[in-house]
Amino acid sequence: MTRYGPNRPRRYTNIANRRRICAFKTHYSYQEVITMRSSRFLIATLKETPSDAEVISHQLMLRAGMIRKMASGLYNWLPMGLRVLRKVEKIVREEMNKSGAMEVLMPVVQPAELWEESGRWQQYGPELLRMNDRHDRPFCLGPTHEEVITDLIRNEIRSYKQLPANFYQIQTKFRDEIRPRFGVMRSREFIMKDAYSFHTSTESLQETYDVMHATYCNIFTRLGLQFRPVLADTGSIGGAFSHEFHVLADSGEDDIAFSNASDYAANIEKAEALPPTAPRPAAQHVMQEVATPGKHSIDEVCEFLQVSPQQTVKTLIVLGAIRDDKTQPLVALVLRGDHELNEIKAEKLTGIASPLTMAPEARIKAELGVGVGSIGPVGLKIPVIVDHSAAHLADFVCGANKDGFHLTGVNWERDATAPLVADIRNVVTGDPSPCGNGTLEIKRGIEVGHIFQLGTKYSEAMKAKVLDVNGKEQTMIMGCYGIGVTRVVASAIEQNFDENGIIWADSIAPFHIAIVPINMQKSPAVAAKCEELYAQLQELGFDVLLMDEDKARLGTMLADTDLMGIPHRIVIGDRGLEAGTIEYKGRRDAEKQEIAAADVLSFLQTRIKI
RNA sequence: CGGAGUGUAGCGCAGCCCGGUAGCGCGUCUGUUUUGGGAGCAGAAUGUCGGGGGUUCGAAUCCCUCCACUCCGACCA
Repeated sequence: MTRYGPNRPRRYTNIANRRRICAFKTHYSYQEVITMRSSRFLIATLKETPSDAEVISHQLMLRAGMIRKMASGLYNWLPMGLRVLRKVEKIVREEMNKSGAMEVLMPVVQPAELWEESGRWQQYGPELLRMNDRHDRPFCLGPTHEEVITDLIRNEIRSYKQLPANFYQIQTKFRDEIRPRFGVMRSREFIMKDAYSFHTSTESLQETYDVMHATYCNIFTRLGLQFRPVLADTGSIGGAFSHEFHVLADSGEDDIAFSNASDYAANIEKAEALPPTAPRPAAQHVMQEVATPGKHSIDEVCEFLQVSPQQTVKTLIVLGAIRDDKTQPLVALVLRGDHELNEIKAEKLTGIASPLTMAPEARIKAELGVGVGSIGPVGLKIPVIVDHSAAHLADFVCGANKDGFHLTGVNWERDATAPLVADIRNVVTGDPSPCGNGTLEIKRGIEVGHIFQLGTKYSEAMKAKVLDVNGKEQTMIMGCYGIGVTRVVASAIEQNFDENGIIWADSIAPFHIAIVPINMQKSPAVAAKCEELYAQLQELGFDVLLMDEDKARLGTMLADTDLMGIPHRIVIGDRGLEAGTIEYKGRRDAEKQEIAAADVLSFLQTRIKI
């Protein structure tokens, strides 16, 4: 029978290894002797890339033996991966504690009642995984914890004197994503640090928000990430401010607009497109109808008429807001041909249905008498909203509202009315920055953090109140602050890898140092030096991986330590020992270097920033 | 949700069209030689060919069905 726990008998399958341990390490604890040896630690590296991994972080996490897939969007974390995950958590925890937040732990499974109270049981779609317990009572797997924390705090905090207060947890969340992908980057189960603050004034909320902003900057800096806080859309919740923290990487799923002359950065959903400042050019041409048989898309029409997309407009038909009589009118949105509609901006306009919905083609045909591809603003009988840059055009091309025909030389006012002009497009590279300085550039980002001011959405719905100075009840004001811990691990890889594998920052590396022996089995001198350094470096507080497998070959060990991203590597062989040197190579270094054996410890101490 | 595709050894794949008792590379295990950048040789283990049903003397292969996974789309004027 197997016993578990610290006294569990250990079977040594590797006799040579056992002999070495006995010979060199008898006075160290079992833990120290065993755990950080490649002969005892699960090094689950793969030479070939599993076929279903698309992005680099996913491929490398599988190949480095960090994670394994269980099911779609569900992953096992192997020892190597978990060491990284725990280090990320540790940094997050330390910085959150430093900020004055208090750690709590809330359940993964949450009662439906709370979600009904906040109204989200109905609102939340199929992303919320719902289930019933044995008494047939409804529950869900928590995708987030606003309801639970609000419930907890309304019962615990009664007085303004206890506020402000900020509570956080590092906990597993579940969101039943439509399409999990990119490994732990977009998985269904993931670990998140979420924090919720409670206040009696918006000033106090703003204070904590600012503290969290600074805390997040500290966290991502310590994690060794290149990141940017960016202004974000506050979503349906509203509220004054919202910042997302993005790690910049080509594989990111969000577009971020940056000013090239200031630190302005905003999610493209949010980035404002400023109206052109110059006056609109004067009309020079008369409006003409031209046949454009079979030409529907902007590209086709431009090619056919030999004009640039900037000189055309496209007309999108969307559903308007539902009117009192329950009907939903059509609304036309007019954009310059080379621009894209920004749905977030459009659905915020009055008279537009939210969420934004494209009109079904059948309705367009029936009500406008024309198919998509030939629609234009001239003579349209439905409300028209024109983007600033489309409104700024003169002598442009558009659909003629007649199948197979377009109009050229069209001008606003003279030929078509533009009663409503608004910002409804995505910004593009080169647009003036909304901050007033410089022009915009667009880069891809991975959202790893989000802070925002919730206000009273949950506290009001769930009656979370305290007594104020005057003894009157006041609804608490809330903020919430999230970091995708598992996603941070993946995004660190997206930003730091080369053709040989991962490159960890010292702060989150699974091991700081790999000791790679050459011919340890045959050379007592090499074995002795490795064991000595292994013990000394551990003593100094480093996490050291000793590559002590019997049959391991040098090439394999070096390839593995590179793949796993261990930032510092020392190679010990007879040749070097005779010369009194030890080979060192930083994972990012182009060349290895020989260090005097006597200086190795101090060299590594100055070199490694834990 | 719509469309496409894939399920064969731990991983990467072939075999399927044209039915006849399942193979390659890597990995794993044993032995041996080797050892300064993913070793050589000799041997070995490992598969309900995604599940179920059908056709057939015989099914990885043909048919039906279910399941899982992956990709693409949800901007078209």
